[in-house]
Amino acid sequence: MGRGKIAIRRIDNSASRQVTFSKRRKGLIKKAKELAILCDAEVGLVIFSSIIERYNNLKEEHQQLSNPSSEVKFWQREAAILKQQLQNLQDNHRQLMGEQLYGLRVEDLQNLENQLEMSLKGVRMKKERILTNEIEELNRRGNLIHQENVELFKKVNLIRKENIELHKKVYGTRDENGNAVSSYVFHSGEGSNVPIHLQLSQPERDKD
Amino acid sequence: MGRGKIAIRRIDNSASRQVTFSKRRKGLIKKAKELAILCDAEVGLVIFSSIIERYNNLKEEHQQLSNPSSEVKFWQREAAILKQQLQNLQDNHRQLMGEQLYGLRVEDLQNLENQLEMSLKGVRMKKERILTNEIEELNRRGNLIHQENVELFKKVNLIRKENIELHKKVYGTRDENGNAVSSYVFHSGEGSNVPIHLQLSQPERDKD
DNA sequence: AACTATTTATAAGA
DNA sequence: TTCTTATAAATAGTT
Repeated sequence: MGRGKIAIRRIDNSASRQVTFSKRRKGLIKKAKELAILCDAEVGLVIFSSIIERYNNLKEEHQQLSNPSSEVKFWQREAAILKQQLQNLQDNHRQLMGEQLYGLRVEDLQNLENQLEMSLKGVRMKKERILTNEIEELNRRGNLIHQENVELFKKVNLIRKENIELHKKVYGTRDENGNAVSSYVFHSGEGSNVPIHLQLSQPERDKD
Repeated sequence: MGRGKIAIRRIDNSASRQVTFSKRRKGLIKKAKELAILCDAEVGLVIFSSIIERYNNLKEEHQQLSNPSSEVKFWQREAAILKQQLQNLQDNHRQLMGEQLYGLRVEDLQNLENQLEMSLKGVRMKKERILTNEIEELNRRGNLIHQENVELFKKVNLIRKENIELHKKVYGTRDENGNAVSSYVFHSGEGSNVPIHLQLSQPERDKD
């Protein structure tokens, strides 16, 4: 519906994607409200435009300027927009959950509660998956460093042993202060090939 | 957009409200999907049609039949529909929260988590408000019964006192077994006009 | 569930 | 961003 027909696929041009987003969001909100009023239904609508998208837009637009204060301004504006969106979402949810549920009983509310808890679990899982990945990456690096350390320890001990043998030949089994000399000074890591595991408590993974 | 223009207000006729609901819901979902694809945005849509509404429709349609098995069938169908809606909602949420959030970082996910927690709080508050109301009603009734009891106790004590006075006149200050007789037997409730308060722990009420 | 006369949404341009 | 307008799409009433 417009001057021409368009195919429903991601609009490549960033600017017109933004324009279309604004127009269609407005339309969608209007239709959602109409449906709610006309049919006495409860309609919740959540629309996110990508933060990254808007940030990239700004960078594209201002890449020649590269003014450091413009970046600050971007984030300030972004924070304000997010705050507003959060407010809208909260209002939305409050309306959906708090005010328009006159007909529902404790039982129905319990269902909603369970549902929201599941969503929350989903978000937490996603978050924990990211954290777990980061931790695994750290583990990988940690293990590499650990392997390096093991090799270094071996070398150090080898040199120590050689020194002790040398010492014995010169002084016997006691050093110059009369103390007993033990041959393995560094034990940590040596002998055990089990990699260290820098892992936080595992996230719950529920089946559903 | 149709044969005639309509005003955006609740459609009185139940049947055409139902038809319009179906048509417009379909349209809204289509537009939401288009927006999501065209503008690479995340769009979540939740549409509830009222359970009560559909139940009343059934009752209106079948009021002459009043077949008890049709009511059973209604609730069975209702359960199936609810199950489906729940599934849709979960899919919706899973898509919104789990799959389409590639670009978001732990920080953004934390925001979503906070948001969902607030929604959850809202639902719980609503639930607890209902429970609180029920408890208050019970309190009201309890207080009435308590008042009745207080009055009854007074009467019983009055009669006791009279009996004791009578007893003294006949036997002195000791009863027939030689025990001391005290004049106020029932103390509970007497004298204190503070109503009893059968209240569960108060729900949290956060400011936001 | 289809049909179609209209209204409404919106793509492109200014 | 906002307005304009030609045109596509949605849908109200009808069959």
